[in-house]
Amino acid sequence: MSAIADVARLAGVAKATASRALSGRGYVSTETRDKVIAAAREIGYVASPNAASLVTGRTQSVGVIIPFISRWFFGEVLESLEFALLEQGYDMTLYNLPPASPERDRVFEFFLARKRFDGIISVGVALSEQEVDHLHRLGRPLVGVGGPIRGVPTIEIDDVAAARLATEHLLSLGHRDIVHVGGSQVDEMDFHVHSNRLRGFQAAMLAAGLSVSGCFYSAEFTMPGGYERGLALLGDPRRRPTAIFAASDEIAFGLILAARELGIRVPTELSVIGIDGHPHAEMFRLTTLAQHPRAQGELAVRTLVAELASRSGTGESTVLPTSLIIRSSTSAPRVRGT
Amino acid sequence: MSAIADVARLAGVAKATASRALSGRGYVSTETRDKVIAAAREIGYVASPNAASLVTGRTQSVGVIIPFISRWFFGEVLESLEFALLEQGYDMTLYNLPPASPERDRVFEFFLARKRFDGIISVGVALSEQEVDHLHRLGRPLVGVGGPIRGVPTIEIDDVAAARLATEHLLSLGHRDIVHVGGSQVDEMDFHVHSNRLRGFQAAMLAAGLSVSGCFYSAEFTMPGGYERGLALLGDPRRRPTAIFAASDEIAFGLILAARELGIRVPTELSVIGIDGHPHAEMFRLTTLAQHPRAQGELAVRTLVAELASRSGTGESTVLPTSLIIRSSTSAPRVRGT
DNA sequence: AGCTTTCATGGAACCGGTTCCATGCTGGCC
DNA sequence: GGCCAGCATGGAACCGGTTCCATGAAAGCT
Repeated sequence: MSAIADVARLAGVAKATASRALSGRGYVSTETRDKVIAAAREIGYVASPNAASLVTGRTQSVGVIIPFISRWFFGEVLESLEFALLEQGYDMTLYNLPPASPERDRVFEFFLARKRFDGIISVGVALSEQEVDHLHRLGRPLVGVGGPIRGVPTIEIDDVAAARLATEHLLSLGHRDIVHVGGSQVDEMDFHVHSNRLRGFQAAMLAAGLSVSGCFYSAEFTMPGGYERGLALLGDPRRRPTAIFAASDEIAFGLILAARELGIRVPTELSVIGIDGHPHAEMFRLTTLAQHPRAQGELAVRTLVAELASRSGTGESTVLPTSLIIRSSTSAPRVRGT
Repeated sequence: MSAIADVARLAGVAKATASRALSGRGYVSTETRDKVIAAAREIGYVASPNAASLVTGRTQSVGVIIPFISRWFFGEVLESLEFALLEQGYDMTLYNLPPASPERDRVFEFFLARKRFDGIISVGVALSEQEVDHLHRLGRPLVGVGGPIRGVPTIEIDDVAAARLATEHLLSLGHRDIVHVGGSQVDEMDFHVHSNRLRGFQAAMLAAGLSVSGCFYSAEFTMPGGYERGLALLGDPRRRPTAIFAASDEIAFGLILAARELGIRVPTELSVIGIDGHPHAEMFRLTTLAQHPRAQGELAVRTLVAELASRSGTGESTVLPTSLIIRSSTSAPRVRGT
């Protein structure tokens, strides 16, 4: 509708002056600035970001790649990213790229290649060297959330340490017969979270002098996934462990429900610990190792904005802390025979 | 990096010809087209959408407003929107606007007002007449999902009918003492889903000659919300109904867990029905009235694309069907005394 | 007083595409 | 053979901003 030329005409100044007045860059007298702003308001002028980005190269828009939207961790990260970006004046364009998505190449080569974004945030999608190079050639900063990407600042938790901590909690309560239920390597998400959590579990067990053979069971990373696995695993009393370390809270919820259904009391007969800090954990009284996805999202935005400002790429990766929240899904194992 | 002028030079043609060859509009000989395409590929040319939209007015990008990301219904709609838009070659820019968000005005007046979107999809956010006018003045088509917006094509289910159907299912099993647990009007989402589902419930009850006074209890629209309400409601055996109609599956899950915890057998002593068709319903064996959020998202995109193509605004609102999925959380009430 | 900064503003080029218009060529038709 | 339609292409204007450069006035310095 109305262009900056109209504003300039109405205010009786040149386009250049109007542009300076509205953007705040360059010299403009207070008087002129007020006149221009008044004129802009009068005709309801809104700047076209397209025209501006054409010449500045800045789009005030960030692309976000994420494999899931409805899983808790990703939903939380997404909400915090959106909020933080909006606050900084950036639009967020979303690409949902499930593992092994056929759209993946198209998104990278077509959608992300266009100069539409000032930067890109990849949540839980590990990028190949080729993809990183591709994006770097565009000169756009890149920030990862959820795991390391070669040469790219990322925000993550230490999955190995978190898993070890969770396992050590069970060990410290006196459990010896512990099982880990986590994601399979086959449908591993990009960032090795599954195998890292498994490694942390094994490290803790081995350090306690325990064997880890036969102590891992895979499950889908959801509540029904944990439930299914729980029914199968806990159904046979002779093979039943005294404690389970679940790779996610949602799996843990499913396990707890399966235990209840089988008449196994938690924590008396079975302790369960998860990783996440899911808001439903309170309701299930689940002991969990909380990570803080919203903090990860906010930090990712801060990191990206800093890269954008400095153009120096000094960005370091950051490992955020986790916190053990003890509720009543874990306790010392029942003494045999009681 | 490389502009269309470079492609044209390399191919030995004019910019205009290169543009026609790459966009497929206007006359170009097959020979020339191949030459241009080869040149473009050689230097890795990717068109700048900014430059193109500056002159065409088309941005190939759609803005989506949504109040929640992590609630099931919204997550599903979002995923289907993203997928369908990508397929049509559109980017999706996301604005997360919780009820009573302080950012709301800013999003409408600043972010959406810029000519950055070809169209806007509003999911579960009812727009005021003023906001609709504001967006219409931009000449951008608008599609709603989840409830009617004046003068705007929307995709929705009939919440009143769905609630009535769910209630009638309980009535047909022989229940007379039925309670509705739903969202409160106070934190009503924009589209009157809460009050519509309550109205449908009341209509069914009244049609069966039953009183509705004292038959409604509010809960947060989440599993813990249903759980809390369930503990309070079912704790007193004398006030306990024989069946509950929950306004969402997540509330229903919470109710079922509360019942289990109180030793109330479902469905023998208590029938529960929900609305949604949540994937976890299978695990809880929940009878539910399924709506199909992905279908709603896909249809919203089809509607928007049609509006975009015709510019005629013929778009009609569509009411999508729901389907009753009977599982084993509902049965005839136990005969008194057994 | 004369010279250099600093401030304020306007004119024009430019970002990278699309599209209008003009031109020239070829071929079908009467 | 002459005319018109259809095809193919190039030149130039244009979309709506930003920014470089030039100009000039006011203020600071010696």
